[in-house]
Amino acid sequence: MSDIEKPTLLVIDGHSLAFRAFYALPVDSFQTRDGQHTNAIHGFISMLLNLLKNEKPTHIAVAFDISRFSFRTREYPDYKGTRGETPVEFIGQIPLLQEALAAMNIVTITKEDFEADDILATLAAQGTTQAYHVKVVSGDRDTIQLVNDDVTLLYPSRQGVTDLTRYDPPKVFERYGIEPHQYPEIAALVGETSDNLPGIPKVGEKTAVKWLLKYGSLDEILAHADEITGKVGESLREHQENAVRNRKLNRLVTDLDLPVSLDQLAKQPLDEQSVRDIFARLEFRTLLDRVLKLEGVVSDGSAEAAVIEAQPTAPTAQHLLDEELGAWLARAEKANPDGLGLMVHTVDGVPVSIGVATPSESVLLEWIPERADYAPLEAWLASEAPKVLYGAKPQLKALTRAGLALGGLAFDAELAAYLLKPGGAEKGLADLVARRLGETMPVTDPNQLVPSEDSGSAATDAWYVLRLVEPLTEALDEGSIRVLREIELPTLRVLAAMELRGVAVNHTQLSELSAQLLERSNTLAASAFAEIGREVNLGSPKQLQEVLFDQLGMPKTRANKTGYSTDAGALADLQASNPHPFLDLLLQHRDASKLRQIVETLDKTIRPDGRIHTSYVQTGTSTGRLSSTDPNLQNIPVRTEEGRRIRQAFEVGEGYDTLLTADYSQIEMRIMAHLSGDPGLIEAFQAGEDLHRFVGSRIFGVDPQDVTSAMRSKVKAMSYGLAYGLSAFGLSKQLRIDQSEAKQLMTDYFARFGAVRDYLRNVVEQAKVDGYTTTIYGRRRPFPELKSPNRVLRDNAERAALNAPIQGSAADIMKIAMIRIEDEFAERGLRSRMLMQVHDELIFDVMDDEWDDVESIVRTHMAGAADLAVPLDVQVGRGANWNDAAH
DNA sequence: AGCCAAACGTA
DNA sequence: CGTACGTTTGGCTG
Repeated sequence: MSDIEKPTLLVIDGHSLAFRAFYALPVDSFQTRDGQHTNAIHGFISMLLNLLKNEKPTHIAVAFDISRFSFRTREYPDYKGTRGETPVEFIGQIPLLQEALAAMNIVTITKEDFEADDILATLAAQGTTQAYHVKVVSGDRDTIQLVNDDVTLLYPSRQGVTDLTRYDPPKVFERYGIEPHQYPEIAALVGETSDNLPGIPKVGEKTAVKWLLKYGSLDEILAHADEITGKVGESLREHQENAVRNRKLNRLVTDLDLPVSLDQLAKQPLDEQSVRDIFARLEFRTLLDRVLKLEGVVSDGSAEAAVIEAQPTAPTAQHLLDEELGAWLARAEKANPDGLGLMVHTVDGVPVSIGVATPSESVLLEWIPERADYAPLEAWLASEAPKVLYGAKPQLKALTRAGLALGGLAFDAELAAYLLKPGGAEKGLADLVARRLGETMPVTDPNQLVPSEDSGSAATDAWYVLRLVEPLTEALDEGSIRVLREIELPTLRVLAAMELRGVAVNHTQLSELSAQLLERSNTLAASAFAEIGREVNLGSPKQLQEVLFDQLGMPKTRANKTGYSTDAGALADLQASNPHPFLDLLLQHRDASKLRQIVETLDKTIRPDGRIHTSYVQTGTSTGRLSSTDPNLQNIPVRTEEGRRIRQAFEVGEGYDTLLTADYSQIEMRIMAHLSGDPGLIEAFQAGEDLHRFVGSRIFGVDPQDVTSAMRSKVKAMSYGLAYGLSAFGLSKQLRIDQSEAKQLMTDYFARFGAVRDYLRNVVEQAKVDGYTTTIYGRRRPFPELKSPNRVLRDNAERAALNAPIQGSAADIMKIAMIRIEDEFAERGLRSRMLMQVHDELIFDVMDDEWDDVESIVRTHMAGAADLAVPLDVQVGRGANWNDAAH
C-alpha cells in the first residue's frame, strides 16, 4: 500500500486543547445571552475545522480526561498538585463541547483511571500497526514520545490554538537534538513544574540532552552518576529518585483496552439538525456556517453574512505627494467622518514613516524633515479632522519633536483596550488585532526573499488600527467611552507635554551624594564584616541567611520561597529578641546602598539638556493611576532626611524662578467620605480640623484636644487601612498591639462610622453581582476572581475590589485637574508649566510674575475637579527645589 | 541574555 | 492576613 492510500487517523486531546483555546480567546467576547462562557468551545471547534480542512483525516477521535485523578495520582498524590483551580469561566464548557462533537458525529473517548494522553498513545500505537497515518493533536509535551515515521504530533505553539507546530522525527531532532522516544527521559531529568514533578535541580534541557547523548539513556546516566562532576553532579546523585519517578509517570500507556476499534472512528457525516441546535444554543453563527460549508451542506440565508472565509488583507499602500496627497486626504476625510487611521513609526523618538488609512485604502510616507511636498499631510495632521491611533503618546511626542502639530485625536485603541481590561491582557497592536478582530497581522519575515512592502508598514498598521475602532467601541459601555474621551485622551496630551519638558536635576549634587553614600556603605560593610569575622555579600539574602541563622544561630524569621526572610522588618524583630551589632550595621548598610542605588539610577537618566524625562505609562495600572518608568519618578524617597536630599537635587528649570508643588490632602479618605455618605466622616472634613484627631475623639470619647498621639496614630493607621481591606490581624501587626485590641479598635471605629463599613461591604457585594467595580466617573475594573472557589484568590480580589473605586476615583480626579490646568495655562499664554505627577501631587516650573495666577489656577482646578460631599483640600508649596517646595 | 524572587522606594 | 506600582540586585538558567 502506498503512503497516499493510507488512511489518516486524527486524534485530539480534548481537554488540553480546549484549555489552550480558553486562554487564547478573550472570555468576555464569547458569552451566550444566559451567561455561559463559550470561548474554549469556539476556539476548539475553530481549530477542529481547520484540521479537518487541512489534514483531511479519514478517521477521527477526541479523547478526554474523566477527572483530575488517574493511576498516576494514586502512585504519586502530588502529581499535577500545583494545578490551580479551574477558572470559573471554563467550567461547563467541556460538556457543551462534547455535545457539539456528538452532533458532528465525532467519537469522543474517555477511560476511567487514565488520562487522555494514554488514549492518544494507545490509538497511535494501534494506528501504526494497522498502517494508518496518525496525527496526534495535544498541548502536552509528553506526547512527543509518540512521534515516529507514521505518527506526527501537532503541538500548539505558544498561547494560541491556531498555530500548530508539526513534529515529525526530524523536527523533534531539530528542536531537542534527540529522538522522539528519548524525550521522556529528558523531561524526567528536567522535571515539569506544571505537573508538580520536580526534576534534578540545576538541570535544564541543555544539560539533560548533553548527558543523554553521552550516555545514551536515563538508566545509563544514573548508572554513571558518579562520573558527573560539579554542582550538577551532586544534584543528580542527590535527586536521582525524582528522575526515576518522573520517568515512570510520564510513560504513556499504549495498550489500553478501548471500547472502540479504529474502523469505528471512520469519519461520519454530521447530523445537521443536531449541529444547528447545539450551535444555536452556543450562539455560534459564523462557526455554524463554516461547519456546514465544510461538510458540503447547502447553507441557508444565515450563512451569507459570514462567508468571509479568508481574513481580509490590508490595502496596498499608495505613495502620494503634494496635490495628489491633498486630494486623497480631502476625499478620505469626507468619506470617513468618524476618522482615519494614523500610525507614526518612530526611531529614537523621531518620525520615520507615517501611514494613513481608510477602510479600503492607505497612504504611506517616509518622513524626511523639511520636505515641502508633505504640506497637505502636515495640514491634515494639525487640523481637527478626527484621527484614530494606537499608542498615540510616543507618536505625538515624535511629531512634536519634528515640529508637527497633531489635532483631532479621536480614539486610541490602546487606551480603549486598557479601559476594557485595565489588568492588561493584550500586549501590543498585533495581539489586540488577534483578540478583537480574530486576524493575524502580517509580520515582516526576515527570511522572506521578497519582503512584501506593506507588511509591518505604518500604513498597514494604520489600517488595522482603524478597523479596531468598531469592535472596541462596541465592547465599551457608555461610561467607559466617556472616560476615554473626557479623561484619557486629553490626559495623553498632557502627559506627552510633561514628558517632553522633563524636570531639571542637579548632576553635581547627585554625584556628591552618591560618593558620600558609597563611602558610608563601605565603612558600614567593613564594620559589619568585622562583627562576623568574614566578608559576605550584604546584598545577597542567601548569604545573609547563612550568617544569621547558621553562623550566628539566630531564631528563624518569617519563611519565604528561598528560606527565611531577611527584610527590614524581620531584621528589626531579630534585633529586639537577639540584639547583635551586625544587625544594626546591616540595616544601616541597606539604607545607604539603596539610597545610593536610587541616586545613581537618577543620575544616569539625566539627559544632555540637564533634565530627566520620565515616561508615564497610562495603561500601567488596574485602578486608573499612572505609573512612571525610565526612571520612576513616583518613588523618590521622602521619609528620611537622606532621602530628602535627593529631592533637593530636583530643581527649578533654567529660565524659571521657582518650583510649585500642589497636593491633595487625604484625597482617598475624602472620597471614602463621599462614597459612603458617612455623616461623621463628612462632618470631620467639613469642620476642617485635623482628621485623625477628630476621628480619635469620636472613637475614644474624649475632646479633640485630649486625643493623645498614641490614640491619633492608631486611628490614622485604621483609617488608612480601611481602604485597603485591612484585617484585625494586619492592624495589630502594624501597630504592634494585641489582636483583641485591634479588633476592639475596629469595632469602636465602625460603631461611630458605620456607613463606611456598610459602603465597603456594599462595594464588594455589588462587584460580585456586576463582575466589576466603578469609579465616580465610570471607570470600570473587572473582578472575575470574586467568584473564584479559591479562598485566597477571592479574598485578595475582595480587598482589591474595595480599594479600586477609591484609588481609581482619586486618579480620575487628578487627571481631570491636570487637563484643566494644562488647558488654562495654554489659554492664558502662561510660560509656567506642569512637570510631574506623583499620584496626588503636581510639580510646576513657575515664573515669579505668574505665581499668583498659577497658584490660583492650580488650586481652583484641583479643588474643583470633582463635586464631592466634602471639600477637596489642596496644599501648595514654593521653593527652589522639590524638597524646599514641599510644605 | 533572560528570568525569578527578594527587597524597598513612593502614593 | 492592606491597595497600587517600578527598579535593582543576586542567583539561577541558558
